[in-house]
Amino acid sequence: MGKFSNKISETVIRRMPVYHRYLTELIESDVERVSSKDFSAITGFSASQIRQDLNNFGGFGQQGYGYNTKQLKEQVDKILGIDKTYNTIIIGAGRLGSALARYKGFRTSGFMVTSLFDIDETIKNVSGIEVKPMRQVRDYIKEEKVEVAIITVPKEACKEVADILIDAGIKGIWNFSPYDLKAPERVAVENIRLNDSLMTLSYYMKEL
Amino acid sequence: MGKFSNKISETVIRRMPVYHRYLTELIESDVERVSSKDFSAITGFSASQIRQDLNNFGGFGQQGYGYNTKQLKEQVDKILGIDKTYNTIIIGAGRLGSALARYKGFRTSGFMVTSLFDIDETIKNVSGIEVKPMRQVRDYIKEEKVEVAIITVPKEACKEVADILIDAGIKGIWNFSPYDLKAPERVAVENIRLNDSLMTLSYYMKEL
DNA sequence: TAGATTGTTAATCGATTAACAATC
DNA sequence: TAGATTGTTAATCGATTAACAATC
Repeated sequence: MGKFSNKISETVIRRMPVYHRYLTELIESDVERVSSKDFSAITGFSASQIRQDLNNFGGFGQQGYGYNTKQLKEQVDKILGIDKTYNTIIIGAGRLGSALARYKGFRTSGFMVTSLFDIDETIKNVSGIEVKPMRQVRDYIKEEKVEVAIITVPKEACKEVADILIDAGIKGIWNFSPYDLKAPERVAVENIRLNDSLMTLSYYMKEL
Repeated sequence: MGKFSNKISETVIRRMPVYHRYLTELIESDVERVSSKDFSAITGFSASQIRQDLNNFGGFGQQGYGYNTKQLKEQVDKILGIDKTYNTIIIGAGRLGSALARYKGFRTSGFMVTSLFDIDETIKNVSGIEVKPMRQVRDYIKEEKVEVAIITVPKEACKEVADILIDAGIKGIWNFSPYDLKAPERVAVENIRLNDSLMTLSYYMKEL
């Protein structure tokens, strides 16, 4: 973590991917430098906040100049750890699982989906991707050094599946089951709660 | 909004679906009442926070007793507006779009997917669901009184599609394109940023 | 009634914004 | 150099926690 290794708050971390996204756009538009003021207009975060966020990780800017977009993006990539590649598997070969298996966008974040697993051994492949039986997942994780698992099983199965994965040594879980998976110490978990998001949408529609 | 109509902060609103979820579980397990202390242990939010959150909307509890789970869930449903039904369409008949079209879980939040649209008119249906041509979306929204649109088109098309939908009178957008859709005054927008979530996962994996 | 637990106010904590000296 | 803009500290704002009187 370099010289600034005090714990960074989650609110700061969740803004980093946004910085990443807009920096990518700026670079694609051949913009070489950006001031916190300009970046504020783009991202919607205050200039002060942007400077403070970035300074949690180091002094990436230059007085009188601003930030070099390419250099800053490299730093953000490094902070987020997406300069690395993660072997990734998907558990649950249902519709969502197979849709995610086919999605190429995750590769830009370094997540390489190498295999799909399902409890139903009669499913041999979905839209061209081989599906392996769940009973092989443990050995596969160990042999192929799989670090990340995407869970798209029904909520009843989520906990059980997660326990198997964690026991097999998985490091990160991206959970789409509508079940609040608690992260044990040595595993990172991101719960995607689509239903919660819909309910929030519903609330704000009422408020219009 | 009844007697408490001061603006509620988003952090409070985003906890409401969690209350909803755990209340549903309690009711399914035939638990009739729950104190803020017990509910704290279940949800992970502090008892104080739970009481304060709920009191933004009214006094739903009873001193010395706690909260009646069924009654409280009814109130939460009403607050979130999921006691109503929303006519919903999906724009983009790709893998994610069709996976979402088939998912039944959204119906419990009141979102009824009635149709799927795509710019590619050669796609007549995906996994049994009819796909309508995009040029018909405007009339369809008006005639069928569609209130919600789920966007699963490539990010380049997102803004253009959203403009058409908003112009046709849509009230809420659930956006899966990796594009930050800004909500105009009269439309509610939820941006689902899957890539951002993956990057956050990547960060926390590094931190283990 | 006595015990339990809410509703609500006050105290604390953390995050955001404002300000400005340092410096490119 | 003069102007611009960062890095960083101080001030403000908002959210969480603690405390307790009200009351079932």
